[in-house]
Amino acid sequence: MSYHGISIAILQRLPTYLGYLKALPPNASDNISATAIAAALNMGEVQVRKDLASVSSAGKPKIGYVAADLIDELEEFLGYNDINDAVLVGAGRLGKALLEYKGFSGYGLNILAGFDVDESVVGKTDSGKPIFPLSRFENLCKRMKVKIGIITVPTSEAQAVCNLMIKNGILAIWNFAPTHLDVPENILVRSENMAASLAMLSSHLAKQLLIPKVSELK
Amino acid sequence: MSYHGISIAILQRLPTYLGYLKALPPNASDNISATAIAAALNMGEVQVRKDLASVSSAGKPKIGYVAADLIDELEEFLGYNDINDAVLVGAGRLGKALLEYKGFSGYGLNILAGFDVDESVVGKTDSGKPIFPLSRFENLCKRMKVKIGIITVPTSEAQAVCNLMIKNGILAIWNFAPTHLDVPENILVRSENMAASLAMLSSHLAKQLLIPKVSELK
DNA sequence: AATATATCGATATATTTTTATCGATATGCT
DNA sequence: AGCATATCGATAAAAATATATCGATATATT
Repeated sequence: MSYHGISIAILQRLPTYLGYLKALPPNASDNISATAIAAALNMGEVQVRKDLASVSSAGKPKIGYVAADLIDELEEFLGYNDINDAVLVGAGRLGKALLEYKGFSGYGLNILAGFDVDESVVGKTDSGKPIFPLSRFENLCKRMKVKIGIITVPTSEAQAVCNLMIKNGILAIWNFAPTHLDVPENILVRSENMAASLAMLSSHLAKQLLIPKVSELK
Repeated sequence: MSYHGISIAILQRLPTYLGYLKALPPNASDNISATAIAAALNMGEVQVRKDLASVSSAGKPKIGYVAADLIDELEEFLGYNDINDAVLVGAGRLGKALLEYKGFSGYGLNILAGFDVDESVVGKTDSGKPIFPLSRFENLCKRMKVKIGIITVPTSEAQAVCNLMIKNGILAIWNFAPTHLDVPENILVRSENMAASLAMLSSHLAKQLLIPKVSELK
């Protein structure tokens, strides 16, 4: 699968470059080379150059890229300039944390409101984001033509919420429930796979600490 | 990079299989085929079979695998049986949400405590997890021989916290700050890349809604 | 002005990952 | 019993991804 002609792998690395560029000190040079970026991020310089080539047309030998231009191009490409509205279902701890998080606007995401079946959490978050009863989901969703849905409900409810979202015009789903969601072809599901992350950490530890796995004993 | 001989890609898919198997109704057959798993999860059956081959030795033609055995083998392989202690630095909303989350124990993770420089958040979470001042990090970390660190501080503090963790014996870091962390070779950093997820959602939307990108106009 | 050097972009090679194919085998059916 | 079928595991082919190589070019140095 690819997006706008570039591979998922590249798309996932672009935000890293952008973050690095934006963190550069203001007194730094106007220019930045793929070599320098690669060194800072512990990557291959050819890969960085190739990745950047998919968003940028500039880049001069011996000079590198104009940092400011590269930032603009990355932000444009990643869609940080057009803000997308989103709705969130499941106002538990994680749901609330995401509702409150200020950083999303910088990534072009605006969470309009949270929803929950539990009427006791209905109201407003500390910073004023509304939490509505789930019964009002359909109305708000359609009226605001929201296209992005965030799922932060328990696994048992996730598929039902997913179906509800699709029924109301959601096209892209950010899923924090640790389960597979069944969706039609035109719907994108991006699951935040915490279990996979943990598997990696634990696997690394096992290797570092030299705990032999049953499967490796003879 | 690979873990215990299997690729990261496979390692990331294994928890999905496990989740699916555990969600199977108890009255279902004792056996499950790669074909069935693949159909349920929208994947290629050859891939499922190959992935499972890296953790399981069983599997009979026409029958498939013994579901219970497969669950055991996956859990063993993914390290869900030996519980790893972890510490978390940054007891903001996300940090607290993770501290409170009950599900991690099922993945072999036990967060002992949270730490924060802000003394006003020190105390206990609702469910009783302690939050200590950061000054006590070193002592607890070394005494308990903790090997996993979770970073939920703002980007500006992330590298410093990371360095502190490494100094105190942490070997694997789960990073929620949207920034690259510089670490020695033997340390694993797994960054939860929210920006990358958002990039994918936004990219999908742009395609679905047929908003042409500047870069695609002629 | 000539030369050296950093860096780019393009092309080529290598590696990894995914997907397809195929013979072998366990079970059910005729 | 013999045949059909679902499924496995292994091997092969294809596709995707990452890495290496190389000529071209912009600047700095002699």
